[in-house]
Amino acid sequence: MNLKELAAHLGLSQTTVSRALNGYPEVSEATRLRVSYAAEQHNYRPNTRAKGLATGRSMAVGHVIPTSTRHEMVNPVFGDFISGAGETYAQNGYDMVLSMVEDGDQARVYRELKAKGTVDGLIVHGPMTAEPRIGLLRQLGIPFVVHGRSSEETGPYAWLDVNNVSAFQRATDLLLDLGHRRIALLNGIESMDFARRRRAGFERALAARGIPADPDLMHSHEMTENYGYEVAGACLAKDDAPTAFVSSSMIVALGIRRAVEERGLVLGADVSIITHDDDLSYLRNGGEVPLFTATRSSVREAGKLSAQMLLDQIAAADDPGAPAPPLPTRLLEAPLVLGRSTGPCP
Amino acid sequence: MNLKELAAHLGLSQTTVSRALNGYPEVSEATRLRVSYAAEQHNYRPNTRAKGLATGRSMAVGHVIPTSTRHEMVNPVFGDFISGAGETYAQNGYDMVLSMVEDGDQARVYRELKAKGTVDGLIVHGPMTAEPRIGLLRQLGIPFVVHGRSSEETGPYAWLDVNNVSAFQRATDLLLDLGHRRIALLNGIESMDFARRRRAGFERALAARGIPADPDLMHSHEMTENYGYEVAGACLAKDDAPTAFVSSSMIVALGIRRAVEERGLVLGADVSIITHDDDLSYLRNGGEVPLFTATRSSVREAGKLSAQMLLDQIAAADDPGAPAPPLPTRLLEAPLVLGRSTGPCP
DNA sequence: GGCTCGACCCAAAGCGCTTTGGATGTCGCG
DNA sequence: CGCGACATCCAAAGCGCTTTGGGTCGAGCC
Repeated sequence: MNLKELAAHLGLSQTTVSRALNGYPEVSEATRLRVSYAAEQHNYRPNTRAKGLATGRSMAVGHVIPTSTRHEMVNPVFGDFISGAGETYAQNGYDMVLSMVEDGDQARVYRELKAKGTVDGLIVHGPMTAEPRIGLLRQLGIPFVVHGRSSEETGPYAWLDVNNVSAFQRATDLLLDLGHRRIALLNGIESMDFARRRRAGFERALAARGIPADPDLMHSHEMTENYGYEVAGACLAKDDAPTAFVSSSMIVALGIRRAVEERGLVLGADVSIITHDDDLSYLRNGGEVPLFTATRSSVREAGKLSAQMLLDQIAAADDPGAPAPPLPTRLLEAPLVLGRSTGPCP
Repeated sequence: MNLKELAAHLGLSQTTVSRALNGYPEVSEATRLRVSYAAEQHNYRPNTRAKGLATGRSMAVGHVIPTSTRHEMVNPVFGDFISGAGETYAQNGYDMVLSMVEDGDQARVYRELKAKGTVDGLIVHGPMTAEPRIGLLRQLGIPFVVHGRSSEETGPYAWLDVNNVSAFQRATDLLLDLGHRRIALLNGIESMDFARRRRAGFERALAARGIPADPDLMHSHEMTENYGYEVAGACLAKDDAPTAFVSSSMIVALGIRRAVEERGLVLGADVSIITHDDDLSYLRNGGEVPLFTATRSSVREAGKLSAQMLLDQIAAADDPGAPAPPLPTRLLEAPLVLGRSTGPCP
C-alpha cells in the first residue's frame, strides 16, 4: 500500500493525504481523521527511501565501529552503549546503522557515508588522544557526537564523556585515606583518551600527597580478565607488593581478584581493589552491596544521552532560520560506590 | 556531486554514466574508463535512497534486538555476532540496521520494517522454543535467517545453529569418562531454544550410562558471573556435592571457578568444569592451553555465515527467473577443546 | 452585490537514480 | 551501393514521497 493507492482509495489527492498524515494545518480535522483511520486500517507507512529522497534526510544515524585489535567493536561496553542510543533513536523515529570498519578504511567509510547520504549524523566511538576523525567529520559537514574526548583536538566539537580524571582521582584518594601507599594502576591502552585521563587522575591524587608515582606499578593493556590476573599476580609476588589496585574495568578487576584469592589473600582486608564500573547489564557489580568498590557510570545512559545530543544537533542543522547553536558537550560524573573490595591498609 | 552533474561534466547522458558505473555491456571500454576515473576524481557515490527507490531494494539488512530482561541485546555474545555479520555486509555493499525493541512491540516493528521498506532481509536473534516471529516473517514475505532454532516450529525456515545437543553430550561424556558421577548443569534460561537443547544433550549422556539426572543439580538462569558463583557455592556446600560442572557460558564458568577457589579447592583436581565458549574476543579462554575445557564455537563466525546465508537468500529472491531454492540451514559442530579445568574424579 | 479572505483541496514538479525503448553511427558483406 | 547487424549512446518514464503554486467555494464585510 502506497500513498497513491491510499489517496485513490479515499478519493483524495496525494497532497492532501500526505499533509493530513504529517500534521499540516491546511487540512480539515474531519478529513485528517478519516485519512489516519484509513492509513491505520491498511497498515500504511510511508516508504523511507522515497520520503528521504523527497526531504533530503535519511532519518538514520550511523555508528562506525573500528575493528582493529586496538579497539574492537566487540568491546564489551559497546553493546550497552548502542542499546541505550537505540532506545532514543526508536523514540524519535530514527534508524541506527552500524558499519564495521578496518582501521585504515576509516576515512574512506566516512566519506562514503556522506556521499551516499546514508545517515544524517554520526557517533564517534573510542577516540584516541589524537583523533583525525574529528577534523575529517568537521570538514565533511556531518553532525556528530564523540563518545569520549580527544585531548589533542583543539577545535570545538560535540562530545559526551565521563569525568575520568576526577573519578580516578577520587578512587585513588579513598585508597590513600585508607592508608594504602603502594597502589597499582591497571589501565587500558593509553593511546585511548579515556585511559590517559584516568592515569592523570591517579597521578594527581598521589601527587597531592607528595607520593611519587612508581612506574612499576602502572600498567596499560587491553582490558581482559587475563591481563588483570597476570599483572596482579606478578605485582603481588614482589617484595614490595602493592596493597591496593585501581582498575579500568570490571573484567580486569575480576582477574585481579582471581590473582588475589589464588594467593589466599582476602579481598578488602589484605588487598583492596577499586575499579571503574560501566554498569554493564550482563556484568553486574554484585547485588545490594556491590562486590567491588567502584567509580560507576552507566554506559547505557551515556548512549542514550549521546543519541539525544546528536538528534538535537541534526534538528538544529536543518532549521536554516535559526543561527547554529554552539556544539553541545557534557561531562558525566562517576560517583564512587562502596563495595566489599576495599579496607584499611593492613 | 550527483549523477546529473557528473554526466554533464563528462558530456554524456545520465544513462550512459549509470551503465558505465554499473558494468553494463552497452558501453565501450574507453568511456567506461573515462567515467569511472571521473567518478573517482569527484568522489561520486550514487545516493543510496535514490538508488533504492529506483531498484526497489534497500541494500540494508536488519537486526532486531529484543530489549527485555529475558534476552538483552547487551547479551555479551551479541557484539561478536554482529561484528562478524557486519564484515560480510560490508564486503557486499550492504548496510546493517539495528532496532532495539521492547518485547511486546516485536510484531509491530517487523511489520513496520516491511511497510517502510527499510531492509531487504532480517536476522532473528535469540529464538525461543516457541517462536512466533518465524511465522510472522514468513507471512510478511521478508527473507530471514534465524540464529539458532525453534524446536516447536514445524514449517521450514532458514537457520544457522550450533549443535548444542552433541556439544553438551560430548562434554558430559568426557566428565563421565573421567569418573565423575555427580555433575551439575548451570544452564541458561530454558525458554530459550539453545538452553533446552543443551539440557537435552546433558541428559542424554547421563541416560546413556544409566545415571538418573538429579533435578537438584540442574539449574537455569540468566547467565551472569554471580549466578555461577552463587549456585556453585550452594552446590559445593552440600554433603553430596557435585565433583563437576557443565556451564553454558564462560561468564558463568568464571563465577563457578570463584566459588571453587574460594573453598580452597583446586580446579581440574578437586572439581572439574566444562563450559561452552562462544570465543568472544574480549573474553578469551586463556592462552596456549585454554583455562577451561570447553565446547568452542565462534559466535563471530556464526555471524559471518548467517549474514552470507541471508544475502544469498535475498539474491535468490529477486531473481524472478530461477525457482526459489530451498531454505538454507546449517549446523555447526562445537569441538571440545581440552583445558586445565578438567581432571579425573577425586 | 462585489470583494476579500480563509479553509480546503489539487496538479505537477521535483528528489537522484535505473531502465525501457529507441536513435545514431559504423561496419561487413553480397 | 544498400542493408542488416552491431556497438554506442540518449531521452524520458518511473520509483513513492514532499512541497510549491495555485484553484474553488463559501462566509464575512462594506
